[in-house]
Amino acid sequence: MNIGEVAKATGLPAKTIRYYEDIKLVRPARAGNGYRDYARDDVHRLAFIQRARGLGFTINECRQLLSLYDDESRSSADVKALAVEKLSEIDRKLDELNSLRATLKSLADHCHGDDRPECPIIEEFARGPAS
Amino acid sequence: MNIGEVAKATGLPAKTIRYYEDIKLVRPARAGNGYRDYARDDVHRLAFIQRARGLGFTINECRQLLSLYDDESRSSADVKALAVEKLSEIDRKLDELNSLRATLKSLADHCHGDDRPECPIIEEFARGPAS
DNA sequence: ATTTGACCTTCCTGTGACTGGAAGCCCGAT
DNA sequence: ATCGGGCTTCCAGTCACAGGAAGGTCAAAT
Repeated sequence: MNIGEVAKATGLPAKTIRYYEDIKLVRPARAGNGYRDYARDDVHRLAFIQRARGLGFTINECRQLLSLYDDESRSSADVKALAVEKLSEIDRKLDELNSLRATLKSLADHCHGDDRPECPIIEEFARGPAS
Repeated sequence: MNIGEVAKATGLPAKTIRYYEDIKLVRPARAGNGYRDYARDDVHRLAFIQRARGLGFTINECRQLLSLYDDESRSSADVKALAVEKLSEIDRKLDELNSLRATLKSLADHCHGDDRPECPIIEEFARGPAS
């Protein structure tokens, strides 16, 4: 399978697939003409990575996940631990984003949004946090 | 004011403050000994940037905000537009994170998390999205 | 007067996860 | 034969810094 087909099959850009080879997440064979030649296993691996990345795992976490995946004697506890950690990370981000949203919303709500130069948003930035 | 004091006053690392000078967000004077010498105005600018960054504005958006801030004849509508755009961006991120959280949570909940090698998380990754 | 130690300077490199582009093979069809 | 598309490598850029080396400066303690 050529890289273009793999790109279509996985939804990953070819550039990204080459990058994943660069950092040794995948090791495709080479055809006689120098083209990368992906086996079914490579494609699975790439699809695996794509889904894990989409769930917010970093490349290094994907690497861990893959080694766990490769390891027949892994325990599901290892994998779960990673997922649980990711979950609390996501919760932290959610909190941050929510409070950020609230601040920004109240700022925007109090801004009349016309041609006058007075603007509570700018003033807030200039003045400092809720004093 | 030396960079260290500014760092303390604004909460920004000195490295970051120098970086902001590099990309021309601030232009502090220099003392005779070559040290950066920050005026009150520079410190305000930096604090401004810090708060805007903390609210999720990118450096370039900060630049826009600053030019708006510098511009006596700005309209508050310009600033509000930026804030409103940021808001919907945040909402998009919140949605993404929430659905990501849900997926990961259900995966983790279905994982018994013991020593057995079977693991629904790994299987999900290997199999592909909800089939 | 010297020596510490903290602070400051510049410059270079690295991060994460790609993305874009240039220069140049390769392959199938016309 | 040549054309378009796909493939290759390599280099550079992105964003917003962070880390560290090599060296100048300053205030205080010895």
